[in-house]
Amino acid sequence: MAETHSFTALQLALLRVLWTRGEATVTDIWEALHDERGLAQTTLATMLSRLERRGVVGHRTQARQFVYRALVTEQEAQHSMVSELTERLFEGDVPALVSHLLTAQDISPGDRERIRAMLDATATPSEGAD
Amino acid sequence: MAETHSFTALQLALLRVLWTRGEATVTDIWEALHDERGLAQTTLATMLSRLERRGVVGHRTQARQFVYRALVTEQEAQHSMVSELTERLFEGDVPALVSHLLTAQDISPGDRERIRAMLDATATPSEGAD
DNA sequence: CAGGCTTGACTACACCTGTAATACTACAAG
DNA sequence: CTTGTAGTATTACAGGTGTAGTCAAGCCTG
Repeated sequence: MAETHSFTALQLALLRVLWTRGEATVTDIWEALHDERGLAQTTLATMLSRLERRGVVGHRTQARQFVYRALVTEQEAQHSMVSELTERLFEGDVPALVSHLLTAQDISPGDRERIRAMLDATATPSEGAD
Repeated sequence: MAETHSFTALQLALLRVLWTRGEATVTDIWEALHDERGLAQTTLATMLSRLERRGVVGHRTQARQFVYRALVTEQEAQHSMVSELTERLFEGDVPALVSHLLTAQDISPGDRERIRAMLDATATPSEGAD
């Protein structure tokens, strides 16, 4: 499996379209992204080809048009990228990352509560969480 | 300042040495990294120069030798990189990232408890946390 | 004083990304 | 059969990264 699938912002933008739609043509992706990034369709086609060469996306041909789909799931991408970040920036210390998130400005009290709720929800069953 | 300080693995490795030691020469860094990466000193020197050009590190000259130091703190780097990841991969949804971390395989029950403890520690005072 | 050692500077190169123009190909229509 | 059109493939280029060899300059030692 995926020895570190790391993607850039643009790549993730393309992938997100694929993850959302399941499949998409270059034109579909272009339409989905052109107001926020204003790229030429050829640019996206190039990106897609390169992503395909890397095994990240695949395509089938439908009426002479390429219909792309992602070959890595969003979860896989998230997992490997988050792991990589944790490894690189926090030396694998997940709680340190969480700590960072908790003390950062960009988290609201509501978020904090949501996190607490999740913690309860995902508590280890063997713990016999109260 | 710092419109997204994003660093690669190697760059972070160098920075970590600087963060840890405060200051370091090329040789210091090379010694710190050569068993895990086995790079030539010139490679590190090049990296350092480029990082300096980007304003990420600075140096003073001591006995004809460059003594580098980081100009961005580890917290700054963590903050911008984590923010970027959150933005790109989770569309800014911090709890989603935490959720991901909690459901990932690479977190131990102990980590989960540490996170809970932190949550309590950073809880809003008005909450009257126990 | 001269040569060697130390150390940064410069140069090089392959590969990736972002960006896009242009070339090519194949079906559809006349 | 020819041509237009759509859509992919090819090519290009600048900038960054990883990697490192070589050059140059200054100090140390004989």
